[in-house]
Amino acid sequence: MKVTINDVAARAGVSIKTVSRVINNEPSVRPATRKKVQEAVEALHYQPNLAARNLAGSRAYTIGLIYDNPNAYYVINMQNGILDACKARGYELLIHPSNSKSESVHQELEDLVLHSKVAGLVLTPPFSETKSVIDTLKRLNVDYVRIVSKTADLEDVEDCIQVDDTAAAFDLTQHLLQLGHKRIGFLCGGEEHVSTYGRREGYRQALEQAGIPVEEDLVLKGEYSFDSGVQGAKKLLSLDKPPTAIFASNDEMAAGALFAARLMNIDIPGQLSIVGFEDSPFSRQTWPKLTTAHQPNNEIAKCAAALVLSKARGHTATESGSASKEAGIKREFIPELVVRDSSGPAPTE
Amino acid sequence: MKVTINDVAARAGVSIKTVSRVINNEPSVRPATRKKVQEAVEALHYQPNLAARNLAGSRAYTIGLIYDNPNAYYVINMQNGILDACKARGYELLIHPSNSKSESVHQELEDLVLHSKVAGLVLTPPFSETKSVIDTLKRLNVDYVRIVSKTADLEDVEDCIQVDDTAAAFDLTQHLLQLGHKRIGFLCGGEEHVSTYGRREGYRQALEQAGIPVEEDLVLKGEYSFDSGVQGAKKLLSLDKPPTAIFASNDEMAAGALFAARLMNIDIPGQLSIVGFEDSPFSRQTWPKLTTAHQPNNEIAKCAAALVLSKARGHTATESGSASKEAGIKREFIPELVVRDSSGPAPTE
DNA sequence: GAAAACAATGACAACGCTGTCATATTATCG
DNA sequence: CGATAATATGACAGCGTTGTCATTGTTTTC
Repeated sequence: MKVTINDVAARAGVSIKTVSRVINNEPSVRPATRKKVQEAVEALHYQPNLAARNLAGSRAYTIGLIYDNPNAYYVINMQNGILDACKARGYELLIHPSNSKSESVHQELEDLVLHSKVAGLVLTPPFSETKSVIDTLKRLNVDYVRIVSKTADLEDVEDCIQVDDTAAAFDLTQHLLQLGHKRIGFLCGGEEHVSTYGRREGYRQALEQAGIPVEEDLVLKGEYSFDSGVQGAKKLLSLDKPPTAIFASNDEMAAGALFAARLMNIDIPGQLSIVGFEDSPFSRQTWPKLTTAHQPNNEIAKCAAALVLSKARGHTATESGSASKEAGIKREFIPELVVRDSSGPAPTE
Repeated sequence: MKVTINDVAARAGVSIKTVSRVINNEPSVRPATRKKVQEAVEALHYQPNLAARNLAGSRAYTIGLIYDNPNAYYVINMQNGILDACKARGYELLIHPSNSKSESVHQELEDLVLHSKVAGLVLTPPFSETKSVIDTLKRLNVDYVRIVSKTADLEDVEDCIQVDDTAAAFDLTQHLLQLGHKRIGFLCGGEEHVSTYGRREGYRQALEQAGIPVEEDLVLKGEYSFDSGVQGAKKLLSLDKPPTAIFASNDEMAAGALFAARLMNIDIPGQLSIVGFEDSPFSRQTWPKLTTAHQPNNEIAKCAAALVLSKARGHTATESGSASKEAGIKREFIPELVVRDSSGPAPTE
């Protein structure tokens, strides 16, 4: 029922150490021997026991995902992406939702790393952008990859998968400008997210390029939630001179803005255009469907996981396939404009 | 840095076996000794190493969650609920998304159980309701708890957490009837889900009680997705004599129905009432907000996990706190009617 | 108060693998 | 062809726990 390395060794007529070499892709095994072992593995459906590997080896076979994100779609996409990368390499995923506002994160991280040996961690915003968290991780000497918003003053770029929020926000804003909008409201995300600033910056740059000054009244603080979108839009639309378009910093906020517009009997996109950011599934489930920027979270997560693993493996240079395993791992993503039905020509006054 | 059972033993002046006894709550340790050990554990921040426990012990310290559900909110809630239960008891969660339509599930399950020792599995629909999957699990002799839709002919009730879809659907339908609706369309979920039948049955019973015959034209096949909701609603609303209310089998379908109604310029709830099922976050993010039945997935998952763990522990009767650990674990849930804005009085003809 | 019963503790061998190091085999070279 | 250098393989000791079983206290019992 339960087949161990001994069974394989016996069947292949070699020592367990040789079997170990084969399954770990270590050098110094003659092709013929390797083949014998591989056949035995196949025949017996052998799968190395994870607990034993973790215990015995210096490497670990689990990667952890740290997140604090109320957006279920985001989280699921991250998980699936990582899982994809893990499965291909025989690793497992340990998920760890946490609260970025609580001070306990550091203790939790320490426990996680010490208690259940992890090969590495994937961090999502806002953890990935919190210095104290990164410091803790450095102190614990654990590998990690941060999924972060691209900014100029980023340290340790090699630990990061970057998302260029600024460029995407620029495109989105330009799209609105091209539709003839001159007054474009902007709903900011939470201040603990660097993406908030990146997206606003893209908005600013596009306006600047078009020679339109940023009106501070049109830029509202908020957070990445539906309710925040509702509140923000209400406020913008109650202005004496309301904007003809609203850039909501994510899809959830955009859905909220849509909701507020409906409340106020405003036609979308006839009287008001709304754009979101992320292209989460429900940007297709609103009425009308949202114009947004597609952020390939699944793919991003996959790359992050691949990067963590290549780092983790880097240490134990026992690999045969030497050097740069990192080749082919995309390190920067620019969300792409997706035009749907929530944006249209600016109304003629 | 990394503190092991040896460190604790040394500090407490006992053997490692005694420490093991204390941390596992085994009997036969004098209170004074127990206290000494506990103090040492505290002082050193000792946390037993999971890999070692898994390897050495007969029990496992990981619980697996098997799901195949496109609904991100559902999955996240399940995960969080299980994680809650796990954390309290020092277990870990291994998530395993799978494809219920593929034949590979059985092999995957086998690998999962054999490869990474699990204490037990939590199954969600449709796996929890698929006989062949259950058979495989029985054969593998692994503990599991199934989250299922309550039905009369359910075997092995003690393995289940039941959700009474019929009762909730009955309430929802009755709500519509009380608003004066006589022609109520029904959009079915996927046929692989038992809940689909339960919900339809509740709908039927309510109509029957009200003395209204079920019109087969008003009951449409579908699946638990937004698009299916759109299609179904379009069809119903194109009928010669369209219904005045639509019961969508879940919130996503209801959102789809809402979308279709908007497309056809139908006022909700003025001309048409729509109700959903589940009370997922986005039932609050549609316009108008959905009347639905609240299904406490987080709580359900928590109970499922608690049940798995109590089962797993049952085997190793080493526990001090004897017998029925299962006390206090809720085994049946009836989603509760939540009236919001998508349902209103039937239009006068 | 000695025998019997029981409770508390510890020594030591697993668990299934990887790491280290010694050994056996094969290739290389003068 | 013999010596030397690689290369391939295996023996064996951990990794940090738990499980088994033997040993040492501590009660109870008559």
